[in-house]
Amino acid sequence: MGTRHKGASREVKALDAYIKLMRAAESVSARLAPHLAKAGLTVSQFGALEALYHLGPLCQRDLGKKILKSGGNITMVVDNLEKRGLVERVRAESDRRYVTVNLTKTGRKLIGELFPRHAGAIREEMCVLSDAELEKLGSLCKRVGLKAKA
Amino acid sequence: MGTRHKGASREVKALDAYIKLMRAAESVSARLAPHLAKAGLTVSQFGALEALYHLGPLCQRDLGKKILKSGGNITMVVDNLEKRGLVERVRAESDRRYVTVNLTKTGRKLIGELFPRHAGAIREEMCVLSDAELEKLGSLCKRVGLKAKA
DNA sequence: CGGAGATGGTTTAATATTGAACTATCTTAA
DNA sequence: TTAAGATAGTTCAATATTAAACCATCTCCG
Repeated sequence: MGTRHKGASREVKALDAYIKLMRAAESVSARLAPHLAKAGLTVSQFGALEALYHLGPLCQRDLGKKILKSGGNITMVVDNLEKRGLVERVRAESDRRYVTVNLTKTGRKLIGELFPRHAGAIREEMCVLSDAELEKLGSLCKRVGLKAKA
Repeated sequence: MGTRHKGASREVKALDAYIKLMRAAESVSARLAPHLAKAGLTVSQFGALEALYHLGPLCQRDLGKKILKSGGNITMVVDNLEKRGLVERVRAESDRRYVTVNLTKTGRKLIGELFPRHAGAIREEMCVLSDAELEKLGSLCKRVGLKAKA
C-alpha cells in the first residue's frame, strides 16, 4: 500500500472525526440553548455572566478572550446585558481605555440561580458517557482545541 | 463518601468535558473559517455547497437538516449563494411547495476545487491525534451528539 | 514636551441565526 | 368537493458575529 492511499485514509479519518466533533458540539448547544432562552438569555449572554460570576469583574477585552468572541461582539453583548440591568460598565480610573464590567445585584442573583440548573442540564446531556469516557473525551478535545498554539 | 459528593464529582467531570468539547469545536472552526473566507464563503455557505456537491440537488428543507440550520436561515444562505451564481432555485413540478437547489457550473467548479483544499486544512487541524485517537474521539462525539434521539 | 505607535472600545456593514407570523401548496377526510 | 390541517418556503424582528474603520487613551521614545 503506497503513501498515497495511506494519506487518503488518514484524511478520511480526520474528516470523519472533525464532522462528528462539530455535530456533537452543535447538537448539544442546540439542546441546551432553549433552557437558557427560558431565562431570556442567549448562549453568549450566559457565557459572559458566568465568566463574571466565577472570575469577578473583567474588562471587555478579557471577557472577549474568555468567551472567544470579538471585541465588537462583546460591546453588543454587554450592551444588552446592561439594558436589562444585569451588569454595569465602569470606566477604569487608572487607565481610562479600559471598561470594567461588573455584575449588578440582579445579575448576580440571576446567574447564581441559573448556573446550577444549567450545570445540571449539561450533566444530563453528557450522561451517555461514563466517567472515564468523559475524561478521555475531554483530553482529546483539549489537544485538538489547543493545537493553535503549536 | 455519600451520593451527594459522588454526584458533585460527576457533575464536575461532565462540565469539564462539555467545556472542552465546545472549546475544541470553536477553536477549530475559528482557525478554519479564514481559509474559507479567502474564497469569499462563510461556513454555512460552504456547508451548503458541500452538501449539494456530495449529495446532489436538495430541497431547502433537506439542506437545512444537513447543515443543522433553521428554515429561515436557509432562505438567506441560498439567497446569497444564488446572488453569486453558485446555485439556482428550481420550483418542483410535482409538488410546487418544494424548491430544489442545484449547483450551477460555476458553483460546482468552486466547491470542487475548494473541498480538497479544505479537507487538507482539516487534516492539518486534527493532526495532533493518532488514527486510533481520531476514531475514539469520533465515536465519543457521536454518542454525545446523538443523545437527542434517546 | 510631543509625536509614533500600541491598545481598548465603539461603530458600521454584511451575513448568520432563530422563532414566530405568514403565504402558498398539498393531503386528507367528511 | 371542500374545509381542515400539514408542510415548504419566505418574511420579519431581534440578537449574534466578524472584520474593518475609527476614536480615545496610554506608552515609549527622541
